[in-house]
Amino acid sequence: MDLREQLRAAKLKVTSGRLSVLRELGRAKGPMSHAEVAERLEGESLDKVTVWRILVALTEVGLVDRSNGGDGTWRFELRSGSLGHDPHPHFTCLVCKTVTCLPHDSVRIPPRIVRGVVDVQITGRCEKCG
Amino acid sequence: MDLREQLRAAKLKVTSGRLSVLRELGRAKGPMSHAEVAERLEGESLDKVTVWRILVALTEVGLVDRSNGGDGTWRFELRSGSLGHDPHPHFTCLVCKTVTCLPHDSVRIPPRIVRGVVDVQITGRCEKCG
DNA sequence: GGTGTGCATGCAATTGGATTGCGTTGTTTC
DNA sequence: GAAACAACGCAATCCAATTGCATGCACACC
Ligand SMILES: [Mn+2]
Ligand SMILES: [Mn+2]
Ligand SMILES: [Zn+2]
Ligand SMILES: [Zn+2]
Repeated sequence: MDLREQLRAAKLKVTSGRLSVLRELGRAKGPMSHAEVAERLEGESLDKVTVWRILVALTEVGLVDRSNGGDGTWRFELRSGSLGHDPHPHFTCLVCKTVTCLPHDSVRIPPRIVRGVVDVQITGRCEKCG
Repeated sequence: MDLREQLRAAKLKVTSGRLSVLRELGRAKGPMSHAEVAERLEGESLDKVTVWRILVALTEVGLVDRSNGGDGTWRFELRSGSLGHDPHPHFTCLVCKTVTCLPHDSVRIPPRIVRGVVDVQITGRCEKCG
């Protein structure tokens, strides 16, 4: 299923802006902040606010995952589909600000304690900044 | 060790503002946002910005833990000492915004993957909001 | 118990990410 | 093609977090 079909399946209109954002997220190896996405799309005469609204809209229909790193900014990444990943934990280094995707089963949470987990976010220092 | 001694041991001057903030955090059952702390201290003619700087100062010397809930605001709670707790994971319900402290060992992270963990933050839906 | 030094505070102003309002543009449906 | 309505551009706003600076207070030293 290509990007246009995914948008149509989500009942979102197919626009050049949405396709650009989806393509950009597809290239990323980890979650991107709104600022990062907007910066890479500077050449496309796409307003920053529009990029934000696109990211929110894609999140609401489930095409994108939004997570909150320890630094207080939202980060977005493609979900499911050919290019995307399924939800998984993230690790943010407080020193170098690097965000790392962790394997889905790298964090174990006893189901008795928490139900309906949406996001797992770990902060600390990476090996380089140890 | 009472609050004054803890401040002195941390090489911070003992002020009425810092004592108030520490006392307020001691009463809390979970991490409090800056806004919550400031609101409860309204009667004490203590400036909001000062409350913020106190929270940051206490965090820097290790008397307080600062964590970032899934909603993008910082939350603070007493660390160690008689009234405080040791660092532990937190669960934030995205619907009712409730923050729950989890037992220290409720989340297991294989040490090979991540070093120097500072904070573990889980977001989702609590049992009530299931 | 006074006094000086430097940290702490109050207040005003600023930052920066997130959010909204509204008129215009563009996509989809018929 | 035209009508209906979602998406967009642009300006403005919100609010937690942050900073600057003049004043006030804690505490070490006398
Ligand atoms: Mn990821
Ligand atoms: Mn806690
Ligand atoms: Zn690092
Ligand atoms: Zn809830």
